[in-house]
Amino acid sequence: MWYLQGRSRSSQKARGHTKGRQSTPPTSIAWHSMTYDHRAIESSWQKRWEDEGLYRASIDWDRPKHYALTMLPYPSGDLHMGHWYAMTPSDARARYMRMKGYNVLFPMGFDAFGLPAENAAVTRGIHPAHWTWPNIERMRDQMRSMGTMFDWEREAISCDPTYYKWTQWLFTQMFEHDIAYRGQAMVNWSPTLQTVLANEQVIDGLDERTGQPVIQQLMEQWFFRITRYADELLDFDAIDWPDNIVAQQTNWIGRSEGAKVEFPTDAGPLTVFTTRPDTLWGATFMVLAPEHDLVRELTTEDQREAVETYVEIAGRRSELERLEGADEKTGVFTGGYATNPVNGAQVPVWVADYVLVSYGTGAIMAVPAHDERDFQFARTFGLDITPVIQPTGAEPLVADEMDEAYVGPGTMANSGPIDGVEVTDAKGRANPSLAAAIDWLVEHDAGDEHVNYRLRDWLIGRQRYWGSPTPILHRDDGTIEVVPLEDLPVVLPENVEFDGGRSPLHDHPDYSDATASDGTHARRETDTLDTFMCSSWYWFRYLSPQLDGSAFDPEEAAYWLPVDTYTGGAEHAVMHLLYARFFVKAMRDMGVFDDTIATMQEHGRDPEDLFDEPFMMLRNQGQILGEERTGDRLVIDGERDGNRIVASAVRVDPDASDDAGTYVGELMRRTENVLQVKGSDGTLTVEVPEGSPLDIATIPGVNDVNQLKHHLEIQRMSKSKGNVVNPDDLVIAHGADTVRTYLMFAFEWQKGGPWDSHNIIGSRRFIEDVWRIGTEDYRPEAADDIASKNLRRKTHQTIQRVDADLEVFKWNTAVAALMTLRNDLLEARRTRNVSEETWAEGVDTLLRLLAPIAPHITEDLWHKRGNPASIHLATFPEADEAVAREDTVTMVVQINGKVRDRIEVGIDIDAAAAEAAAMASARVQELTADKTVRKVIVRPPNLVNIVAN
RNA sequence: GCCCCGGUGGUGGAACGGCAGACACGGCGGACUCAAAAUCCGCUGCCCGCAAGGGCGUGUGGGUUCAAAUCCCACCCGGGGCACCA
Repeated sequence: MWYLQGRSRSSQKARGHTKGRQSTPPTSIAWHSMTYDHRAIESSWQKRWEDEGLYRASIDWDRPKHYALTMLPYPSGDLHMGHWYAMTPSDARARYMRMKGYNVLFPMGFDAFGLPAENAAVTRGIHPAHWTWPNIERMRDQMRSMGTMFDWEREAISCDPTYYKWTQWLFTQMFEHDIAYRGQAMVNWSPTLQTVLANEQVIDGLDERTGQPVIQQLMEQWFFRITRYADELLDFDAIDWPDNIVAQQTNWIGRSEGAKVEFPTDAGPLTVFTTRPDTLWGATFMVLAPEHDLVRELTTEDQREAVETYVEIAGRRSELERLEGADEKTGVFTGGYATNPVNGAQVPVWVADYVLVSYGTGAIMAVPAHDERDFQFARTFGLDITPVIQPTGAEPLVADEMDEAYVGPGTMANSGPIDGVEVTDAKGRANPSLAAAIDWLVEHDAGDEHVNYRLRDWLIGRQRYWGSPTPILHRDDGTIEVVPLEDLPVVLPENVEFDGGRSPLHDHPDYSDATASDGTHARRETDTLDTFMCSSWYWFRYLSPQLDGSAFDPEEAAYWLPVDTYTGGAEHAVMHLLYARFFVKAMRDMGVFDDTIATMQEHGRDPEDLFDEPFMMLRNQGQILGEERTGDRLVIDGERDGNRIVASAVRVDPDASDDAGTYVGELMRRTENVLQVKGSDGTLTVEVPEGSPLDIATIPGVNDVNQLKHHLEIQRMSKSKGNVVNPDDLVIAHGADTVRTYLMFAFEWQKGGPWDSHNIIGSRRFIEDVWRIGTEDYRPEAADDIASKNLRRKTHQTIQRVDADLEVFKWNTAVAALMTLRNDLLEARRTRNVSEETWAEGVDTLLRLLAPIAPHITEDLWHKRGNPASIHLATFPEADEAVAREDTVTMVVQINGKVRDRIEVGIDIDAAAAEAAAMASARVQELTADKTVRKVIVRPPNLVNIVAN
């Protein structure tokens, strides 16, 4: 048996054993003189919760369910701030839902296949499995210190054969339902390494490791027909997702209506897709992508050399690089011509890399008069420009006088049968000129109405080792068959060597030699599956990760599905989230949920619409960035000319005085050898000529400009930048409760921001104050009813605020509200002017409201205050509207929109009384004495605005 | 280049189109202390003013509105994504 499997099984067994063991609760400490010892409290409660199985989630058809999910992490080695930031608020939300009465499932697992493990193999000689599994162990341990309610019995790990058996099975289903197919795609091919490189491994067209050139090359690969679902993927009605994610996916899919038109050439018909068939009469040339099939055949002898050179150079640039440089138009004439089907004109055919082979048909008709890119191209190469839309009520367009393409509305001109038709800004048939053009094309058999999508089919083949094997056999006769379920999983062989070149699966006869179902010899597919495929169904595996007979248990699925809330980074806006949606739709159509639907119906739950989308609600968190850093203090010697210095010498000296050199200041920015230095005289540009002396005292040897540290505003945390903050150190110093509270308090969750290690002290003080409040043996001294009533009101207002904030993931304002209640309770503790019951209600409320955010200290204090059961089984407090209600409110009186007075009024004041009160104000009388009141806007009870002049 | 998001005090941030700056950090002043730390109390957007009060102020410029951080238009700057990082 394969060791990876053994390892994962044994670790699960070990975890199972801890169940049922008796533990001593952390009590029996004297009430007074207790200091807050986060280490003892947190570790003992984590252990007790696990021993008692507090967070085990099991089916209970009598209770409403809530499936909370946070994005599957990659086991990179150490848990970092970003993991805490993603997971602990999600945990708080899951805990909140639990206290609201839901039966909550909140699982965790690992997306364990991927490139970093192979990089470790190549650069450090560690087998990907030997790198990945210990990482998982370490991260799982670190995650436990967060105090989350993950149900570890549900853990799923994508590189475990018990998991990828079902990834493979899903692939076979896709194959059998004609969703998986073989096609051609461009790849980054390294001729040196004889392998395909990931985009991130290619920098400026060179392999980042070897520095050798990388070329773009077509290769036969596996795809999923996600485009078949394009229209359904554009429908977001059933799900509650952020608008920006919906917009990004919609744009990514890029549905556009138009026509396909054929331009005959000597080498055969050239098909283009255009959203503007109405401008066909203005098409003066055509452009093919360098990789287009017809380039070779259309190229004439005298242009052949130029075209081949251009195609070769273009092949070295990635798609992204081509788009980035799209401002400067490059291209070459093939020498060939095509016939414009609407008017029989002969138009030249060019090759240019602003046309992408992957979009549309890889060829365009160019209408320079009405498309900006075509216009620039035409002007660069002196090609004809023919306006066919004349703007209404403006000077008619004249080709030679145009500075830019005209893309607005108007009237068709110079366009034969559709002359005079109106052009609007509408897209598709809603635009009269488009409708007329399409009708004409269809009638004359010159083209078809067509909907094009920017979305391309999902390329799932990877020429790598560390991924799930593709369960496919290539028979010697050239046909293909899938590996049947009883032979799954196709296990990834362990005994492989890495040389940084092509996947070791290629040269592994034990793996690649196989026998087909008819007994003949076959070659096993050596491409592995995209890791996005592993993460496109993992929430189903969480339902029953140990189950061997199917991908998931229909009983579990019928109760828990679909996922109710999904949280994760917005960087996954398009790819992961679109793939996940596609997967569910495909699984639905392949009948994967049939048993689940039947089970649901048995329990009286309506399955309608529950299997169209994976995640009903989605919320994104931002990113935690590295701390701000000051740049090096530089002493520059050299010739100053205005705001520019050519340096003769540069040295780094943190203590240099302002007059230590020609100019002294902080390095703000650096581009190559040009520095921006901010000093007493503003920011100056300093050029450091090659070879001029540069000295950094802290770095021995010969220094160069690349070693200078510039000012950092914000920057991604990464090991290479040296700005990583280790959560473990913070947990040891302050405790998980403080770290959790700080992460939720310090940032707007959706936005994230730069980490600041100093501000954590505020959250630490808050937690310690909670401890002081929770352990206080309160005795009133001067209890008075008004003080008690005020504290009760604040207590109930806090419930309202925290409840509303947690509902919508607004952690920072929830914590702020709790800090305010803390301040009120400390005030009461100092003055001892509230009744014992009021105090107790305030404290118990504070603890329960804080429990989802800081689960350990609240649990400990809850028990200390005499509650036998866990606070995490308690219900969330409910506010009493009548108690929370304010009696009076400060009404603002404005004159011409500026605040001039404030009046305390009853909360129920009506408009007439509010206006009267405002007009009666001495300030208002004084300031309006010499003016005429024109208008009074009254918004009781908050505001009166008097317009006067 | 294209798509999406953001820009508010010294800092993180708060604010149904209706009191800009809640809450917190930092800073300043004070108390306690032999002293320091911790803790506690007060002040803290900027400018003018002894004060009362006034002016200015949410990246920049314009617009809508009785009223704009919030809505609209243009621009500047920063971040995320762009299909083999996950």
